[in-house]
Amino acid sequence: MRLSQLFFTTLRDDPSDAEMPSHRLLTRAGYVRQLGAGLYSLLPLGFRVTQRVEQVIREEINAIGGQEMEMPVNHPADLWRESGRYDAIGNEMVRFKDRAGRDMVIAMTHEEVVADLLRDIVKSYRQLPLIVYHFQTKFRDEPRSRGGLIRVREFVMKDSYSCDRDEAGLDAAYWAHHGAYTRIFERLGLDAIPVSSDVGMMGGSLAHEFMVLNPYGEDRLVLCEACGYAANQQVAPTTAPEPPADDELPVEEVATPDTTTIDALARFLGIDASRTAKAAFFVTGDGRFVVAIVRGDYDVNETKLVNAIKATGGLRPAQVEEITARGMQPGYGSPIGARDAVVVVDSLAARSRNLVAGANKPGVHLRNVNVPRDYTPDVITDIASVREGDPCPQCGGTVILRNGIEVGNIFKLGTKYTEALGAEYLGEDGERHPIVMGSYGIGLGRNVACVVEAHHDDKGIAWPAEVAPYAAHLVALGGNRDPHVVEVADRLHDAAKAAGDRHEILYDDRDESPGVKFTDAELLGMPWILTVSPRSLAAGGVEVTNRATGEKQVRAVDDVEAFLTGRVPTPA
RNA sequence: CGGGGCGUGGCGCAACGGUGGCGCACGUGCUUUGGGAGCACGAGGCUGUGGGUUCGAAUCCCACCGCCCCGACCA
Repeated sequence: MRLSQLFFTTLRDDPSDAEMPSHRLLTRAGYVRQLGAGLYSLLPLGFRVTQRVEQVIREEINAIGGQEMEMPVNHPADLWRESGRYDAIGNEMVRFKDRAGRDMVIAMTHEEVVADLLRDIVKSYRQLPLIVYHFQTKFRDEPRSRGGLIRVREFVMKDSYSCDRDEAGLDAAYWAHHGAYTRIFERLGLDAIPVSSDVGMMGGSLAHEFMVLNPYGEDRLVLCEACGYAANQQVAPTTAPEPPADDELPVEEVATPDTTTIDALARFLGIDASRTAKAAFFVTGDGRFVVAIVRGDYDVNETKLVNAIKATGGLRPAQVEEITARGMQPGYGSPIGARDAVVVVDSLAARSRNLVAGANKPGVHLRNVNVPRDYTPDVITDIASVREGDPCPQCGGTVILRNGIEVGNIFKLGTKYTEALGAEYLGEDGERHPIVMGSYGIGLGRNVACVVEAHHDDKGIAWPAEVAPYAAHLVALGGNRDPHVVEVADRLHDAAKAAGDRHEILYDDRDESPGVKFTDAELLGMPWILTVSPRSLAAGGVEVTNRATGEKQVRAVDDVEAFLTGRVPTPA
């Protein structure tokens, strides 16, 4: 591809609204352009990278038996009513009516369509197992997109679906995907860590997210360097040391003016935060009022809380009036004297003796509050978030917390969708059984951005060869003084092109100064930069630079051509 | 949806009550050609939209729209 013809432009200055390196560089180098919040155009270079990523995924999913297909973006709403998600999902799903007035949705994912196809097509156990997948546009009207391509509203996702006779089949398909994902991310040059994760609104029994560590990541990960334990903080169990088994002392009021936070309270009383009980107030999507109690040195983990009380529709923070209406006082709250509230107490807080808790009166706390002597929990379970430095739940070592970006996920769905839609098969036993499903996603654009996050320097991008949009970047200098330069450059460009799409190179044939050409080559990030000039020819051929390492050497034109056409693996 | 910030040629910025400028990019010509070259000439803007204050608004006020960041949310 001749650079003089390519639909792109590079920018000298960083776009003012880009913070992440991937966003900055992909925009500056002419790979993407933003259309609106969470909406990006892929320019030809960006599209080629995405196709490379797509091809890696395709090869690995095919290798575990996946069959590629394509399902629609727009669905009849009735299908989503059958699964119950039409009402369960909030306004991140776009709904509209078609010209006939039929309710429609823009798909966020495709479990319903797959289940609908299964009930139509699969009749017998002989037709299972199956893995089907597609690359398809999703639209999710995120309340807030961010980080360039990291969190967008419209994106292409590889979503695959395993369809099995039973739990054992699902287990095999699940771990087959786990292996395929491991190979995919390795080929993309990403250090992705599988972490156990919440199943969220997908439902199901087991889920992993593949995470790459990144300071801009939206997820908090609990990691143990000693044993390799890795989990999303949303689900990582807390394992604090057992609190002392002190005798229960009598409750007493203590005046604590202006201590509406745990910090202020602990400082005022001169005690450690672990000697206090923290109350948080929520309302569930199904209208229940919840008081959550954790020890003062921990935070409430909303995911665990949602799961503990099966809060359909999630949680929102309670308003002040909702709290006081139930006999509690924000800032000085506890379940003592609470009415019409579901009381959920963290197991560690429940085991800790003689905590300081709110008295539900402004400026007053209670010493020596104990569960269940002083109030009755509805649920006692783990609802606290693991902190950095806590013991590892697996080996007892010390965990660290890091931010991560989710580059892929795998879910055991079970029969949630097939039962709802009646997707059954006739078994060997002559009985009808629901088909057992799994669902597995990888977002393309986010992976492209993560590759840049992992492979760049202060000059620009340095693509791994597997995903580079072009195999090399040919810089021709002094062509107007020396026709031999043009002759050699043209020959290399044509030979690479003739060797096939994977071998094609970018050829900077523009009438630009050497500085501009080198700077752009480093910004664009092809794995090899080939310089042809009177000087390089005098030195014996073509200067070959490894973009990632900066190593340079001059190679004979024939050697370079052998590399570009795939006859030898590397130019060096 | 709450909090904060910002909307001025393609990009980055200035002008902060008195007829909108700079750098880069862009076009033409000449010179230049191994690290974002030089000179000359030139093109490009209802200052996001609407209202208000004022003799006069890019500038002050109000509303709306858009974008970014933090939080809420996140299959």
